[in-house]
Amino acid sequence: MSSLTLEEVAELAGVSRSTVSRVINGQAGVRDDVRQRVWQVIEQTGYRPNLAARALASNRSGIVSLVVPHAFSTLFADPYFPRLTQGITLACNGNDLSLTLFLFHNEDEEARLTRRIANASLFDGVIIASSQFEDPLIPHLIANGVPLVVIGRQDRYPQVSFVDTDNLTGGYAATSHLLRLGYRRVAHISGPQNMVAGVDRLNGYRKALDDRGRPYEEDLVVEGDFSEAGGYIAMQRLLAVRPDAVFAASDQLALGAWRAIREAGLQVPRDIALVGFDDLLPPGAGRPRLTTIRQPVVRIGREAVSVLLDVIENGATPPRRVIFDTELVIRESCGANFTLR
Amino acid sequence: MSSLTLEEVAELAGVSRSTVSRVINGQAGVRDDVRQRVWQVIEQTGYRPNLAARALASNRSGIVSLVVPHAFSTLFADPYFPRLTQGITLACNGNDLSLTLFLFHNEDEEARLTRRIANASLFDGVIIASSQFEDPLIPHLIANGVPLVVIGRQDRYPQVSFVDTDNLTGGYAATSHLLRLGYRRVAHISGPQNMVAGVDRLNGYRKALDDRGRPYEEDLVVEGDFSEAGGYIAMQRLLAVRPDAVFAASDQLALGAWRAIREAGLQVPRDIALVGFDDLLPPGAGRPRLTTIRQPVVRIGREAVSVLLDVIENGATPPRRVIFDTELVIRESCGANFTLR
DNA sequence: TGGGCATATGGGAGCGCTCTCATACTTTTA
DNA sequence: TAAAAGTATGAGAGCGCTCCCATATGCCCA
Repeated sequence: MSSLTLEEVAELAGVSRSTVSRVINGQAGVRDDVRQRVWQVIEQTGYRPNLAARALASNRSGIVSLVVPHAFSTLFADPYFPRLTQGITLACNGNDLSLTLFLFHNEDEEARLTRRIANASLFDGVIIASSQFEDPLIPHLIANGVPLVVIGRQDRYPQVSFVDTDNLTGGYAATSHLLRLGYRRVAHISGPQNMVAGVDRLNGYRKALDDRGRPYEEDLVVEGDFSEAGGYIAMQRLLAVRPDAVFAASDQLALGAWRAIREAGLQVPRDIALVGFDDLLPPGAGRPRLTTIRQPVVRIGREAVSVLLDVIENGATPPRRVIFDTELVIRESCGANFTLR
Repeated sequence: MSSLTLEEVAELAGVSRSTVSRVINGQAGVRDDVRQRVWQVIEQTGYRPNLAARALASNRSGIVSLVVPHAFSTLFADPYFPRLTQGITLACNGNDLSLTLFLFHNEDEEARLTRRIANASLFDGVIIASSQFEDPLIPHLIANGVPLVVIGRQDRYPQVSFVDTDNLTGGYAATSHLLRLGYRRVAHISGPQNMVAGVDRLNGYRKALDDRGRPYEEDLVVEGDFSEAGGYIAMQRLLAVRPDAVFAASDQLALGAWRAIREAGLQVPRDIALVGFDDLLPPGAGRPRLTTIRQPVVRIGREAVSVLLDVIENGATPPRRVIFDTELVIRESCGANFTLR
């Protein structure tokens, strides 16, 4: 409770404050016997340094923050954010970092808290968990010189470091797979077009069509919002144009699409083949199982922390860019393996 | 970047450090014109107080932490934690608090980080998001006098404040509902019996049987772990004893049970009626829709923060106890409304 | 008009740490 | 053995804020 100070520990160990400080921070230049004596006192007394004082004196708090821009709805329907958070906390725990979480529930809140976050005095760095094209927080952080990593490619601010999935190649792989299986009318339920992930996956879809000399038909593409509900609505619209296959830009979208398909009295993959994106569904989440594009969400989280650490220690220039490969996971919903079931 | 200090703002406004401090902290005793002049300088310069310095001087950081004990698996399969986190961040945002998140991925990590968390120097208080009977962190925090709120009733440490759902009454309501509908062999897939929520819901089940003079049959109760996979396994075992209704201690358990039922070629509710607990499933998560016991997860999170704030400001004694009511949400999976569908 | 009181403002100390620099002590080398 | 070089330790200043107390100012009423 009434915690000890460095000074008191020093007195108990018969040395000076400076020496204790050196011992605690593992610095060289302390005789071994002294070092041991000091550690002994620290153990015995249960001394813990005051982090606020340390942060003030050293200008380093050991706290990084994770910002989820008004992702209210997305966060809770989708396993993506929890999974990402898992990766991030994993890396933080391993680096003696604490993680503060900012979750915005609406734009007002976001605006109000932006100032607090940009006020870096208590955070060594910030991870922004999203890839909207115009995140209002980014320029603030840049202006304040706050070390920053964004999850998701950033074209708008080229000086920003980011970690991302190769969404374009992923979208390409999903679509190609369906085309290769012989489907003629491959539709796409896209992600929101104000996010890079949404745009890139759509571009992958277009490129796959293009490379096979297939036309891009606007009717076959409907924008969703990455949620189950969004997929349901999008699929209802798509049903009118009778696709024989659908590439949904997230597993949740695929789940919603699936529901719409089922309600229309059709079956996956017999009537309509389905491919998702993320591979974040629990194994028991439906039969036939969903063919999807796997992205390494936990690794992305971990990498974001390690990039942030690098930026904190070595400065923001040049920006670091890390892009992870995706992987096509073939199950039954695309029709390829359906007989195996 | 090279941020201003109070002193510099004071000089610009032609007043003293103390006055600026008073203005920023909204304290009385500053003339209106002075107050305005100071605010003006603050706005113009974009001054933001250094939080580390403030924390050091005032012994208050404005940071509370949320600890999720090695909930690795649970967190990501279940919408419960994200939802709870939503409630907590909502309340934090409204109270100018930051939230640091500790997620343990295994027991080693938990042990290692316990010291850091108990070292309260940078946290004004702690919320523990779980209700294991023996959380090792709790005695540490009590010993260090760290303000603490636990989500979930705590019998073991009666001096601890907590926020909880009335799980017993909820379990009672679920079971009674099934009995009232005339089911003869009502089974229970329980939550883990090292958590209060698991135990209380089971006790509610027992009490409901008891009140109707029905015997408690051990065969009809299988312990799960709140996860979909756990529900699946538990249901496979239950299938052998042929229940005509199942009360699952969480929606995820119910989902898993449902999968097992389906795979056995049986139908809900025709062959087996099903009731869950939480009401955290997205509306589109299956047909017929799941009858369940609703608990106000977001409100629980918000209340936890407000209780914590109370503990921080007014001390830990007497312990605060808040228990929220549950609500039976009748849909189709219990068979009651099935014709309506 | 001046004493007394309330109110407004400023100055100093101190929160517990880090970091630089000076000093004491030890070892090496001519 | 003395000087030079290297190593271990301590003292002091300062990080930017809050909080207490002293002082200055304004106001009321006798």
